[in-house]
Amino acid sequence: MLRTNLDFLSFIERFCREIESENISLKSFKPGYRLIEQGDKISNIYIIKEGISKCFISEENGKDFIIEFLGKGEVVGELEALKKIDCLCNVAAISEVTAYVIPDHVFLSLIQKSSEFTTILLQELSTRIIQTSTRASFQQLYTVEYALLKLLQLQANESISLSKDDMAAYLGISVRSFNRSLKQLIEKGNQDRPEFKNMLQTANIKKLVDRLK
Amino acid sequence: MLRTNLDFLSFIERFCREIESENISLKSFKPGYRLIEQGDKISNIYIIKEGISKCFISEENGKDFIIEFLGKGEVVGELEALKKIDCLCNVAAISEVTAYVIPDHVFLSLIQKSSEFTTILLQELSTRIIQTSTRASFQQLYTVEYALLKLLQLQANESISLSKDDMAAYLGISVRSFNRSLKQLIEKGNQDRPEFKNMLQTANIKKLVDRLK
DNA sequence: TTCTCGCCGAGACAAATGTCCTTTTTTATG
DNA sequence: CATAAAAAAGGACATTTGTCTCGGCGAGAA
Repeated sequence: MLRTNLDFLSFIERFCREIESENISLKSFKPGYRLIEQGDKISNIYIIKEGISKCFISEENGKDFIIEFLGKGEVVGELEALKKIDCLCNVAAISEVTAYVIPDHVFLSLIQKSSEFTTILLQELSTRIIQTSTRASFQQLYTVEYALLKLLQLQANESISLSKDDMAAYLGISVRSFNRSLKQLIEKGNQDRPEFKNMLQTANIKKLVDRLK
Repeated sequence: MLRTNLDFLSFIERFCREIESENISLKSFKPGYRLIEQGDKISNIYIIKEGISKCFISEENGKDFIIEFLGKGEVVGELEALKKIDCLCNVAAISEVTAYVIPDHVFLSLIQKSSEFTTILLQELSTRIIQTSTRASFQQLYTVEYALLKLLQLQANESISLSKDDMAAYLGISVRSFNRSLKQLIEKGNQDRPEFKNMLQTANIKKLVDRLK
């Protein structure tokens, strides 16, 4: 859910040290700032060095769907560079974010020149397909309650905690539904539903739930 | 929705002609046959030469979710080869399917040796991410009715017609809901809802709807 | 022709979800 | 500390969706 790719990051950091010029820069963004706006044309790709951002689609009916949360080493804008298309998602910083800004021609030439880089990129794209497909299936076919439980576990594992709005947008539901499901989950945890109780007893998840009240 | 990739197909056909040996074979599969079973280990990738198949995840609660329909030039098993993992989807032939069967080591060495091939593969993976993400967002945030309408349009464009079961599995809903939504759509088409009427008047879509009664 | 089996569609009901609006809580400010 | 303003939570209702079930219809066998 919070994707990271340390291979990518270390490759790029090495590359930057070697080839100083090449107009690669490191920029910082305040929480909430939109690195990328859906529909824009861009000519850079970004690789996150620090912080967490969210990648989300805004539909015409006014609703947002969060595709993924991006952490260290995740790349953004590469699909647009590869396929020469306008941005299909928004990307916004959640925490303070610093990222390498790389002109797309540098990115594309890296693919040509470095098979190591290409390998890392192929791995990254594969991972995305797997995660996106798996999640789409899970969220379509299971109840919100299960999806929410899974989302809490993921956050506990990654030691992050998202806002309610973001969680609802990730689950593709309204905040109202989110609140309802959360309440039900807590009730079931206090009763003796084994599936729920065990998971909700975990210290990390308890903390998360407490914060949400 | 029905993905195809003619670049991929023509590359592979050329490659087969050049390097006869290499134990690449061409196999045929009857409708319904499962080329790939979720959870299996495989050591081949498949490239579809003819016919249509469906790629779907079977969840533990017994429900299926169709990730995509695959036509000419689509590749299957490449994620498993790239990431050395067990199969994450089932793939089943819908019509009679013929496909090139390529040992994964041949596939992997092609990536090393041919930058043309790698480019095609990068394009393919990018397309998948885009389509999967876009669809997940759309299906989560719009009503089933809209998703169904879109699905009918897609089928009309591609000149294919799917079974009700498959359409429901693609939309991630029960057949009961599918029937209900279809009925409502038809009613709205007969009344004067401009958004629906116009689309449902298209000859191709009419045919599809008629077939579904 | 008639009977049976199996499939498909739809009714009835329960559960889940969204929307709208009121109530409660939090935050900011004098 | 008091009060107003803003944000979050939750109730009520309508709509959507899933499950279970029954009844109709057609294909095939006697």
